[in-house]
Amino acid sequence: MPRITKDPETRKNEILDAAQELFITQGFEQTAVSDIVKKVGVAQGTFYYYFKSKEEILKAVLERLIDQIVKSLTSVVYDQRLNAVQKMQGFIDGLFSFERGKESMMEYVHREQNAIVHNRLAASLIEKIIPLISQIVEEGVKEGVFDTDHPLESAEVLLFGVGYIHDSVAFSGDEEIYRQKMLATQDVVERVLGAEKGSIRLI
Amino acid sequence: MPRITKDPETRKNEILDAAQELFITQGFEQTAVSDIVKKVGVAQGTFYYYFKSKEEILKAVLERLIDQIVKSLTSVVYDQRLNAVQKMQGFIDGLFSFERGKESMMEYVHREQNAIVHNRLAASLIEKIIPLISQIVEEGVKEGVFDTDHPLESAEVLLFGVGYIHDSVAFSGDEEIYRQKMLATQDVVERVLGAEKGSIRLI
Amino acid sequence: MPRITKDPETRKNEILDAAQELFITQGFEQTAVSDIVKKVGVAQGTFYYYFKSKEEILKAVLERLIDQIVKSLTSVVYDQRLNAVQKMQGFIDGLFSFERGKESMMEYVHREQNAIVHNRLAASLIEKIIPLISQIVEEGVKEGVFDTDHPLESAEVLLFGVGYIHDSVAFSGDEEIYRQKMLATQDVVERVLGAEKGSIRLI
Amino acid sequence: MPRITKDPETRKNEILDAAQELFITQGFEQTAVSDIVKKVGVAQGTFYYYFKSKEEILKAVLERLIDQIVKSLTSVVYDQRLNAVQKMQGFIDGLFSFERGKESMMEYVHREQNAIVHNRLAASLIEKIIPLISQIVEEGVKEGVFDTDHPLESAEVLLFGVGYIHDSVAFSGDEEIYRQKMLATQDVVERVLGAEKGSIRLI
DNA sequence: TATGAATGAGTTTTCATTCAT
DNA sequence: AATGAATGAAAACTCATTCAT
Repeated sequence: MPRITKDPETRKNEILDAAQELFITQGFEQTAVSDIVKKVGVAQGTFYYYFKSKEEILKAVLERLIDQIVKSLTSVVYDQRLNAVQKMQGFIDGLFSFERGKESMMEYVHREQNAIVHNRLAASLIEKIIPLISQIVEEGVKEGVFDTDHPLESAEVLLFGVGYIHDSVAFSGDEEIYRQKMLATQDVVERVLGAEKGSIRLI
Repeated sequence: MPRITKDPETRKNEILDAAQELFITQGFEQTAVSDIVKKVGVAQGTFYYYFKSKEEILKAVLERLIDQIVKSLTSVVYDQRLNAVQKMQGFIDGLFSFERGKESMMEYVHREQNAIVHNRLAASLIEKIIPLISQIVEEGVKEGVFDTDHPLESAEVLLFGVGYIHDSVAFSGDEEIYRQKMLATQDVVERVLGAEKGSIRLI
Repeated sequence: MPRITKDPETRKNEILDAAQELFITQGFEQTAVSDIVKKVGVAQGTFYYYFKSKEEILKAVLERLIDQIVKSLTSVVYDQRLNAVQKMQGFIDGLFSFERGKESMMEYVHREQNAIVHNRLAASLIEKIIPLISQIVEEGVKEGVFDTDHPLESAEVLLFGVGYIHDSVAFSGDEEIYRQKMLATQDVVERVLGAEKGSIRLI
Repeated sequence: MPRITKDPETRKNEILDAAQELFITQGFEQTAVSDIVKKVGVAQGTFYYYFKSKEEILKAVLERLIDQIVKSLTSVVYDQRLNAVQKMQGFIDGLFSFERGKESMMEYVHREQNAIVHNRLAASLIEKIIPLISQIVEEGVKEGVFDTDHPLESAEVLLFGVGYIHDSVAFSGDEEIYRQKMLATQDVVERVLGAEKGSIRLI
């Protein structure tokens, strides 16, 4: 095979991209290093030139993913032009639009949570997102559009509960069912946040 | 090694117990069949005398788990002496007391959800618990103690959202933090269900 | 399972029958002892009560098979009422009608022949049949209906060559093709034996 | 163990050679992949770097074998300088000199024939050789040196019948017996082909 | 930088055989 | 005579990782 030299950063990202896609679609254990290099079109050794181990590329993929999500969500949280309700909507939208990313995130969280080795990575993932949601909730409380004494727990329930509902319905393909679910979810979100009925629109 | 013969049912359960513990603590992929038999103290072949494959014992473990949980929870749902609020409390208690079982259940659900192969098992798992919760909610609505137009989605949010909160705090060991979390959770649950403030006690 | 006691000879034959059928349809290596006992409906241990090993039951099956075939063919060879042509016809018929038996015989011959371990069994198999054919040929020569200086080699060519043709066509299901092949074979047999054209009828 | 890197083609052939030798001497089932790699002196993984499975190397071995035999025999068939008698002699010589190859070929044919799964490989093997012989026979008929209405069946009888005789005697080590057998075989071949007595010499 | 042949420990699974009852 | 639970060696195969080029 011809030896194709590329800018190291570019090459590294190609590998990361391939790995991420495979980790998400097949799972980490089910993805062999050979799958990754085949997808990129490089030799087995090239992988190990860029990453010390398979474990390490998992970390790298996760970090990149968290960064993307957190960056995007953070921009919503600190957008001065939005009020809390709009932020919450934007946040949930962002979470959902990060579809594949989000799903994998949750996946990894659970996978690691399960391990005996207390996994710092997983924790950091949630630790970074929950506070962002929590902050929006607090803001909303100050603005008087939300009403709750437990912003943190509300955030947790929303992230996991709403996340699940979305997942369970996103792939069904039935547009009408999706609408209904989202409307029901709106109602639940409003209740959890103590927001006025009809104030939050997910659709 | 000396040959120790046991009642097949007993032996099978020993193996199931060992497998369940290992699957939960280490994960399914990380658990080798050799780990299981070592834990039980039998030969490799003995495993395959009782189970056709590693995949099959996973199914068996899951089924046993589901059965236990569903059985216990079903008894609550159909207990004539309880009203909907009491049932909901009992249900959540039951879910929480099934600590390890529940955690693993969620774990597997997510693991499978992730897989491209649409996993029947995972579906059946949730499919069995969500309706039970949903039914309690509907009952509560009829009794006038709950108020929601979306019993199903409420059930979903509660199962996953509240489940996560509990998980995240159950192992911390700090009793006070646990109390606080549970109180906050009570509030969230009441809101989702449209129940009167203070009507549900998780602690 | 209820314990069913039978006449040892009967039981042993049941096991032999099952083994023979499986060896023929699946091959020796591909047949597990557990397959055999399952087919008979007895316990694993019962097998080893009657046979020391899997190798031993192979020998037993072969011996029984050889006996059957040789006995049947021998009766043809020593039938005073038949001339050599009739015997040869009867012989080939017998060989063919022992379809499954014959096939397996050939199979085992080849399998063993292949092994480094000089296999007495295989040899004895052929050693018993070739002389019978050879004897018919010699008889025919004396009677003046066959004409060859090499009865032994004729026998060998017939056993293997004609055997193959028959095999190759017996399972095709096409009756017409089968007829044509048999007619062609008749011709070849006559030539090998130096018999008069049209004297041998395989059909 | 020191790591010895070789030209892939060379390595692959080393493995094929070892496998072929073992398959022929011990049989396919009796040969473990570990036997092959031990013989070559490489690691277990190296085997799987070159071949997807044990089944696949069997195919590769067979193909190589068929190719060798067919190529060599084909060159005889299309040699313009030879007449049909010479071709037939050359053909049988070639078949016999391919001793080990031929034996294994026959072996595999039978092994597969036995299997329930109708084996394409086995078929293709015979399918490639029978027509070559058949063609020589037809040529001989046209040339007037052979005389038969059944070239195909003659070819079949010769391939299997004569093949067997040769096998049975080739390893005996007794030169005189071998001579006698070959002379007898000559006679049989001439009869099957309807060739003039003494026209074919195998020795 | 990049290659890809080579490694070898580890995995799941099979199965002939044993043995206490 | 018969059972069937239990054994353990061996098989095929995987894959993260290494290393000479």
